[in-house]
Amino acid sequence: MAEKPLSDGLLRWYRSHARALPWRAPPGKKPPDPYRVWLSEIMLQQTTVAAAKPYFATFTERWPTVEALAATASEDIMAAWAGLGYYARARNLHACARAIVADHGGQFPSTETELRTLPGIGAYTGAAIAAIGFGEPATVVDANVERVIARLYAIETPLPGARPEIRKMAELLTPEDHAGDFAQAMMDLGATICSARAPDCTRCPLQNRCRAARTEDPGKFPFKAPKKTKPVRRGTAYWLERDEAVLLVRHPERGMLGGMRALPSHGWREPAADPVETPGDIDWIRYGTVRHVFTHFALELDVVGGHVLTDEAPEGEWWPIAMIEEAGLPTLFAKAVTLVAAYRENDP
DNA sequence: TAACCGTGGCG
DNA sequence: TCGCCAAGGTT
Repeated sequence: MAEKPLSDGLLRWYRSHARALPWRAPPGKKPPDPYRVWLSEIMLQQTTVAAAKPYFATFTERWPTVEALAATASEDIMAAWAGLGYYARARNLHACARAIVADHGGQFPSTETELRTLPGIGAYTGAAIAAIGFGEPATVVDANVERVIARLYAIETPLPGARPEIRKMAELLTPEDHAGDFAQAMMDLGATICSARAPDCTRCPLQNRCRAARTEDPGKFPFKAPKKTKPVRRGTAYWLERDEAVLLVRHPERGMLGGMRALPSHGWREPAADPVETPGDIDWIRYGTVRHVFTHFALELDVVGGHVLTDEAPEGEWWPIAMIEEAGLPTLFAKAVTLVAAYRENDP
């Protein structure tokens, strides 16, 4: 006798256990606004729900439509994205919004294939928007789905090598109807029950169909290739002030943190081994060191400060220190600002 | 293909 | 304290 589709039980579980999220329609309901689906999916790339939520609220308040977003200056979008990380997402967000308006009449395309031609939309996001925003039977595979499927079938091939095998199983499991709810159900299951560190199989609606659940340690799936250790880099950031309480801020277009405002700095973008000397013609204050971990290296950034007397503007803009919060600095430099503020609090 | 690209939370 | 991890995409 044929077994019932696994999706039946999962969808039933989802109808009573779906997380209520600002960008989401309740199970079984009409898909939400594709603009909101798209915006949420971009924000959620490699990002937790908790981190994305306040940004989603801010963006939808300031820019309720894709037309509004497309008409906005890039600088404003980048500043609003500050702190969320992976800043290429914000650059692509703007490019995608403009492409939707310029080439698609302001409407998101509904198919995975068309969506994937847009900036910032890859295999996962294209499928997610098609399924969740348009009800298309697209197969959505993210890290949650990978984990759930690796456990369902006790796949011992380590990631990323197991991806083709996992995708095949995901395609077989995806139902023709309610593919959007199915995808969100898989992700909710992965986020709340079949979690990475501590799966709670006793609460799982798929427990009786799961091979890993019958093993001693279901949490050991999926297997993963060993990670490389992160090198530590060192550099210096400069708090350069003029008498009018303004601070020199730069705006590099390329490289790390490209498109974001930044404090003048050097040394850390290259894998330099030695501490960097600071120029000797200014009476420097040493504020301390900021530590920050990026995706592929850790950073120790010495923060030094000095007064600039010249009227000549070095490369960059003079930003009022009282308004530094509005500069949209990425977290690395926001930490440096905090360090300087704390130093002055204690030693004014 | 593998390197590059942020950040915050959790065990 | 520290490594792992998260609704990945681009080059």
